[in-house]
Amino acid sequence: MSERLIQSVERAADILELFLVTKPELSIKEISENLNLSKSTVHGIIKTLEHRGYLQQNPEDAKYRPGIKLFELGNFVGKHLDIGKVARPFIRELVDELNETVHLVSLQRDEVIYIEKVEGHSTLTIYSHIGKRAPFHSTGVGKSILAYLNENEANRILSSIKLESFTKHTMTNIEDIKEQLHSIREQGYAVDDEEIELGLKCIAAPIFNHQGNVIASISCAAPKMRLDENKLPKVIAGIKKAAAEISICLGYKGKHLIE
Amino acid sequence: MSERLIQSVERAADILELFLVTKPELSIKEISENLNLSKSTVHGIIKTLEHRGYLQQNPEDAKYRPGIKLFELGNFVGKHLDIGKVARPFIRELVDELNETVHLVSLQRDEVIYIEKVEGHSTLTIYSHIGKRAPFHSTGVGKSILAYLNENEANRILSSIKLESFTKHTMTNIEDIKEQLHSIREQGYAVDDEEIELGLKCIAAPIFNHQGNVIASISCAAPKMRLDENKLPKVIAGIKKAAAEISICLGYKGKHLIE
DNA sequence: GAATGCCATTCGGTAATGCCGAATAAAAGG
DNA sequence: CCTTTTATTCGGCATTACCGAATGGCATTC
Repeated sequence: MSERLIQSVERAADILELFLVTKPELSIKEISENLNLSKSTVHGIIKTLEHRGYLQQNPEDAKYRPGIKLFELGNFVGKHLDIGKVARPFIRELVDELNETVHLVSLQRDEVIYIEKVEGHSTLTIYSHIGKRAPFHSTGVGKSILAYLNENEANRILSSIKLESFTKHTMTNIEDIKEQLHSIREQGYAVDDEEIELGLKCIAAPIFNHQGNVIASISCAAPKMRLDENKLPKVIAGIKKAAAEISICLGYKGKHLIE
Repeated sequence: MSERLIQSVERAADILELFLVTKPELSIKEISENLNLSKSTVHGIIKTLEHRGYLQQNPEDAKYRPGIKLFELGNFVGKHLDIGKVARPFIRELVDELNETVHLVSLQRDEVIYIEKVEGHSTLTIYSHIGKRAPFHSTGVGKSILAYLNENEANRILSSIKLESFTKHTMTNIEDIKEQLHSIREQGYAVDDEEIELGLKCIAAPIFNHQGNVIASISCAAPKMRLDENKLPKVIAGIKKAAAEISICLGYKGKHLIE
């Protein structure tokens, strides 16, 4: 593990990512204080990033914000995400069938990222998540992925994350979560029952690649009261079927398929 | 103009942007040859970018591709683009009314970038453009923006770009284009009549900010044959009206408004 | 299965470069 | 108009990132 990383490139990344966790607009002073760097160092990096379109300065208050080049690159990435291309038609079909919002997430470097969201016609517009991280322990997609990782991986991730509590239903005990992963594997789907937002219930199922590794997940998100004994079975069946079909499209030949 | 830019940050940007103009997956050798850098230099920067999620290595062939962190940042930018937030509802409404695809582009640092696209129900899905650059001389949005820039700016841009020919209808003579900009200003909208793609016709109108500067444009894109003497006037009126409404929302108080 | 070629990766020395602290300029606020 | 705040520039030094060469790993060929 040599890892000869380039300091100034890392610092540029630090600056860009600082916007994600603080505010969409920051001054040089704020950045240098947050990152413990001198103003002149930050200034040099920022001017380089600005010159290239990765940041832009607001002429009103001289503050900086992420720039259009990131938009360009981000959309390029989105367009070339294999999982997105494959899953899109299945998701569309599922939304038409269930008339509820369906999310697609992808497992990327120990993080679950929202890749796509298609809204059902009858839903309220939920705050859009695309590009954001989903917590592992409090979402259907997160749990369905955890459940199908190999146990070492899952344990490593579970012990590395903070089990933040979002509602009174969020599971924050690591042993409880591990136990639930068993039943997820038995059922073939995961449930989030108001664990991240009160009133919101999600049903999620894992997606596997050709090597049989879980790499993504889709979920149906709806107001809890709308998932009654009539609709819930349809949602579960629909999500499981779509996830299996997407997996097969990716070359999966394993046994977690719909019977 | 001192411009003390950080070399390694610029090189990192060079690498990321190389994917946009070549292929979605490149080897270290290809990158170092393209950028005239030693393999070890490229390797150092790439490993840093990979470590931060800006690139990811394909285990199959050891090549690299843009990573998920760019997706995250790009979506963050998209969400905070003021023009997008303001224009979205007007665009939705316009699509419902016309049932044709509507694009929103934004002028950013001498480039016209596709920000949003809403498809009409009856259209074929055109290849998606979000995040990409639109040529100034061969699109309705590009010409409508050029027409309302101040003349120095417009001339500077026109003489700096390559007037690439996409179809037999593409205008490649700079004087012809300048002349057309006059009539665009008189009419209040721009037309692209198969100038970038055969069979495709677009009607575009400019969007102004509170200072009266053109900063964006919306267009309706449809198969040429569908824009007949019946529909064309509706499209023109609709695009002009929506562009004016969006401008007003942005604080515009000027005279390019619909009567 | 040895040998060859190709390419990613590592290493070591060195010159350039990016970093910091201080000075300056510019802008905002009172 | 003066004060305060923050962006920007400058100069010198130590660090760092760059390069060329060597190594390692993988696959293809004979």
